[in-house]
Amino acid sequence: MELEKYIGVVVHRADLKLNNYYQKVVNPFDITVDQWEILVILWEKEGITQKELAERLYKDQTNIARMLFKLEKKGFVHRVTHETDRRSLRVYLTPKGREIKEDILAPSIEAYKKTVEGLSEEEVETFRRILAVMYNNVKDL
Amino acid sequence: MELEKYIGVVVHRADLKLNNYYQKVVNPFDITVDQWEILVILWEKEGITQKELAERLYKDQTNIARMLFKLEKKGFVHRVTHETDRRSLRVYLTPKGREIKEDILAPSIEAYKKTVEGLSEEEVETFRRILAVMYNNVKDL
DNA sequence: CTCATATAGTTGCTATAGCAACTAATGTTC
DNA sequence: GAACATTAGTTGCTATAGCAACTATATGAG
Repeated sequence: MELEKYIGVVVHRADLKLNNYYQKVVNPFDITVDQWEILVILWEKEGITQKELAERLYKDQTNIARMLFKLEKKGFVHRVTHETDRRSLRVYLTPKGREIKEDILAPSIEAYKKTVEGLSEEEVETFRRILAVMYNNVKDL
Repeated sequence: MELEKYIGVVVHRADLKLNNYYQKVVNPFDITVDQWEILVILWEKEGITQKELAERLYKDQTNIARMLFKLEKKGFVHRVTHETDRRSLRVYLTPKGREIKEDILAPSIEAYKKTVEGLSEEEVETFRRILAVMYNNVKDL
């Protein structure tokens, strides 16, 4: 069976290319795409714990911790021990972290538009639906 | 804008889950999914150079070299200096590398079927077409 | 032939992914 | 309340991705 027949192979290739493009979009802000994802969540709600962040982003807690460490080092976030559970850390934005929200929104939406250029809204919705089916097909295997 | 609206985010999540599942499928053969991709190409044609492999797989030559080093260490492939261009290395399968081809084919196809379960052939084709559009939209940006 | 340029591959660096093992704090059970 | 189990986070390990710098070989111009 030819390599490109395997749907996972083509999804992987597309994912890399997409990520590559998005990285260029957020490069001017001195963050990575995954760090941008964290910021998007924090712009919506601050003070959540690392565990909650990991669950919200469907990412490994280990990696969230490491990304937050880098974001903290670069001055975008700071972490505070939870008042009643000293095992937990609450994550907050710094002024610097809040500032870039508005600057990064336009390029982000622009990147989205360029990605789906030439596709109707129905096509994008169909794509999302099929992707979700495949995701659910394999998620517990 | 909500995080999941960004198509790249959901493609990335799906890619990780798919890869995760495929890794479990090839685990018994002591290879990674990306090493499996290399083997699929070699099962079809041996003796190609690392550069050709990288182009065929749309992967970085650097990483192809490192993956081949690991495949060589595990005894699946061996590399021979090109007869007329001593900069190049031709990649060949070892008997061990050829042997697993037949054993791995059934689980690979099974994995594909499980991924697209519940989807019609048309839906899968539509999905491929839309994914290709998005890929081409961003590939040169 | 010689010098400049291009090419194949390697090494080193930083990023995320995912797993196992570990620490410290919290909950639970008797 | 002491022993045990659970939980939040960290550290260490190995994998690919992608880029820059490097080596060695090959090629092209004069």
